[in-house]
Amino acid sequence: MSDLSSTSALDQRQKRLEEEVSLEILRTAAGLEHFLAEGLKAHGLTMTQYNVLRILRGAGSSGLCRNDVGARMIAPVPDATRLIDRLISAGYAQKDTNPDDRRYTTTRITKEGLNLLARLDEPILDMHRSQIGHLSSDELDQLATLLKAARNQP
Amino acid sequence: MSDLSSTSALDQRQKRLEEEVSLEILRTAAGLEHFLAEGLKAHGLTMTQYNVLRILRGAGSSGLCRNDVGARMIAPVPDATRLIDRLISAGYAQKDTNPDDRRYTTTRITKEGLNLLARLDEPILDMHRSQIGHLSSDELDQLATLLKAARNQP
DNA sequence: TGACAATAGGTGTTGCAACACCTATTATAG
DNA sequence: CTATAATAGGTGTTGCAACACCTATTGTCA
Repeated sequence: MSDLSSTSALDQRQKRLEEEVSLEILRTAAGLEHFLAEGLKAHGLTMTQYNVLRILRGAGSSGLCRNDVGARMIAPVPDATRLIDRLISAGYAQKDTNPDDRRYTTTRITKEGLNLLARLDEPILDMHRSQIGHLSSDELDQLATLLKAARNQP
Repeated sequence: MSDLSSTSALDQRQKRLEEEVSLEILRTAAGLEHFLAEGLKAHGLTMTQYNVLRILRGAGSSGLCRNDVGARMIAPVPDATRLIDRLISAGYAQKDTNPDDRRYTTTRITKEGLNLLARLDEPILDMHRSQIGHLSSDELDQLATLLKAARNQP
């Protein structure tokens, strides 16, 4: 029986390393998320809501249809409808049915939403800094590169 | 006004790098989590439940009290009670009140739970491999080191 | 044109997680 | 020994997310 079909000791070691790195990624992200969520809570926003607002701000005045919002999220969100509805209730977004194709509903960020994001920009940067600001520029660069490579599966 | 009180261009650039890395971490973790959750769902487990079972297996026959389980999780879980109760309902764990101090409830993994984990061990390793197995050993080592450094705040 | 596929959005239900609060048991101080 | 603090666990409620399914609108092809 060759090592192609069995699981060699070397391969086992490699697998454990892969698992360890996966767990490191999950742990680090969990810490970040917890910390950021805590900071956003003071402004009545969840991480998901904040990300949607960032996406809407990025989309500008032309807005986005709901599924496009879901597709651009960090984690694809199946239920963009009610997620956005909550932002609308809070006054941070608005929706309009597209008159050319009435299936589409364009969602835009409101002035209030923009104001809120503007107030949050610096605090958010400070939060990131407080979490990973002790890493050097080189380390940050390496980390970004490696993580991009990790997500870029062949 | 000195650069100590204002925000210099260089510092702004550094802050954006920090934010980018944070987002990379969150994105990568979200992808991993989504993929792992998908695989675990076939066995009726959530990521959180799987992690609890791993922790209980690691604790061995002496078991752990509920708050200790919560403390060892990737993300601290405030509601360990009902989380563990679900595992007990599924037959993967059991709880016993400690006779010496009746405030404590020791939770242990059952034979069924161990069997389930044993069945999952290889598939889980394969899942990790399919996600980040294209990275070299060196890259994995660097990633693990950098992530540990990231979480190790001064 | 008229049936039907395709696409975007909405809704009903369920389960889990977070928060706050409550109960039970033990330790401690007077 | 009793009152009180401290600790572990449990519970009630709320909100969000996931899944499946449904509706409305448009495109396509006989």
